[in-house]
Amino acid sequence: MVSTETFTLAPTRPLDFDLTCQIFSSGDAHVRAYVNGEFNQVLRLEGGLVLAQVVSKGTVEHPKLKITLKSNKPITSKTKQGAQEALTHIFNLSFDLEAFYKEAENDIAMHRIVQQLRGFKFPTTQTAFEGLVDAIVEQQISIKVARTLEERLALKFGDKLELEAETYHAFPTAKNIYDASISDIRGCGLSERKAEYIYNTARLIVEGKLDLEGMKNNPDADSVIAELDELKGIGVWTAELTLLRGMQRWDVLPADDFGIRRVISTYYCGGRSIKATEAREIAKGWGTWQGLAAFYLILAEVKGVVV
DNA sequence: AGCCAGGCTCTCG
DNA sequence: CGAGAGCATGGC
Repeated sequence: MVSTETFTLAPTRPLDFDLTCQIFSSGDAHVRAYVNGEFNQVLRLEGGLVLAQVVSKGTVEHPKLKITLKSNKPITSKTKQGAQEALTHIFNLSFDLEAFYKEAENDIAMHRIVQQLRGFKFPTTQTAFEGLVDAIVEQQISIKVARTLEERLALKFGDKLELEAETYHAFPTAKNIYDASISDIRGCGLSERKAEYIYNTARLIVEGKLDLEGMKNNPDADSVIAELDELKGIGVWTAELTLLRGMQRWDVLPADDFGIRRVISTYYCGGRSIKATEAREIAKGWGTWQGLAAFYLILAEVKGVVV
């Protein structure tokens, strides 16, 4: 028996939901996907697992999202509220882009780009742990390969939600990983090293020695980065990506990132190869939204935006 | 077919 | 210290 609950969210404007969901467009439908304007993902809430389906019913300037929750248990008002909070977090719905856009007015290239990508919000992972695991998986290999591996982790270790003859998978919790083994992770196609890093991080969390979620509340990004950098397998790049995507810290710029340096150069330095210090210098013009701005550049390149 | 992708650690000189 | 090897997979 499937119980269903439907409601509407009114995000802070502007929001281009379609642009925001681009990165999920080739995702596995049983993990997380954006197909025909509909976003699907299992949420882990206090009341258990719930499938959330999100469709845009508004416009960029008057955004409105229609949410459908499905579960094989009754959906309580508490579950509904939890889903609302989770989706607000994932899509940064209460974040106001206008302050960033105002800052961008001082930067000719960025100003042109934000005008053409108006309403784009880079999605956040539901948990900081997911953000960290993703970042470790993405070390060195291409995004495409990384996505495949991440989906395999979810399919193999994530808790299942059986609905209407389909099986959906939540992203694994630290406990899910801890209950598995390094060789199980290795079996998803990750290197022995990365499997170790992920397993050991999960173990620290389960043992209460690492409070990733708590780090979200630390206003000092640099100290969080330094703390994560201490962990084996996690360098500055991995830490920065974790903050940016897993902790809603859009001020963080992964200046060592090859792709980010390349795209900064494309729009600011005529394509010649630049160093991290140079990238940081250019990024100063983006205020406290340096990481978000970098994602705008990446999307701009994909979309072929010319400045 | 090989090279390389949103790195990191370990080893060696 | 700095440089270099090795790692996993899949797309080009």
